[in-house]
Amino acid sequence: MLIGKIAAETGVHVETIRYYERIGLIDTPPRTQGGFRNYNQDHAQRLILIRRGRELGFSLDNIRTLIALSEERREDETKLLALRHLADVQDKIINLKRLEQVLKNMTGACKPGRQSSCPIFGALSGEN
Amino acid sequence: MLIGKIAAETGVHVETIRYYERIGLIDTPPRTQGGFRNYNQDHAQRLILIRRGRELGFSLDNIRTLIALSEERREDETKLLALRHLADVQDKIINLKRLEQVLKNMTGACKPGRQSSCPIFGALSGEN
DNA sequence: GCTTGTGCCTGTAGTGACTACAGACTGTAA
DNA sequence: TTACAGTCTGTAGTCACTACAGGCACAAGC
Repeated sequence: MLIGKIAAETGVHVETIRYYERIGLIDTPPRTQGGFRNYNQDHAQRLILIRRGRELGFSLDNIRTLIALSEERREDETKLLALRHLADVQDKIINLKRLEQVLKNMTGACKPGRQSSCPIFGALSGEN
Repeated sequence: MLIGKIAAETGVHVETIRYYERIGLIDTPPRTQGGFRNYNQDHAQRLILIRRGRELGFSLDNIRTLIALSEERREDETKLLALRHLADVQDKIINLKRLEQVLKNMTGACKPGRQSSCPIFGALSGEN
């Protein structure tokens, strides 16, 4: 199948598929007589794996590792990688929540038109 | 003061300060006879503003806008921008929490060594 | 056979917010 | 005078794409 078809089938954009090929994340497929990339179901499976990995927030580098691990069915290392990623995600959540609170306080105290001045300016320019 | 000093004073890296100058986020400072950038306290204030903005997750483009707004003390628009940013942050938190749950389920069910196979492989390769 | 249209090709450059050099110069202290 | 730290410019790399430009392949309709 041609690149447009596999793109539709896997939900990975045409340009992105070519990009994945360029960085060696997927095998170079054979070509048709006219020089078009000719994919099969294995390629589609691989692309779906990559897409799912991305949806789970793994980097392409981690996905590369996950592919290698899954081919050898090395569950312990796979789990470790996933746990590390989970920890990263939890870290991000904590930081964003902290941020959310600061932004809430700032915007909540900013009442344009009133005499009290908006604390956003202060917060940005370095007041305590 | 030279770039190293203002970097230490504001907590913004030397390379980053030069980058901000290049993209027009801060004014080009005067130079010493030897050609070194020569900053004053106003530059430091501006850099601190930018750093705080970054810590609050604003893009440099938004910070550029915030600077303009704060110079004209336009509180309503400033607040609007901050509120939009807050909404973005809250959106990210929701998505990351969803992700966290998926990763927790996956890693929790993966017990290497046991007979049951690790669901991470399945989740990635597209099983339902 | 010819045109039209869609899809594909390669190669390059742009995104955001830096970071990391190389190779040359300035300034200061021993 | 020599060593060393700090600064300069300019360029390229990071991540994961995305967006072209300019040209070729292929099928349908006339």
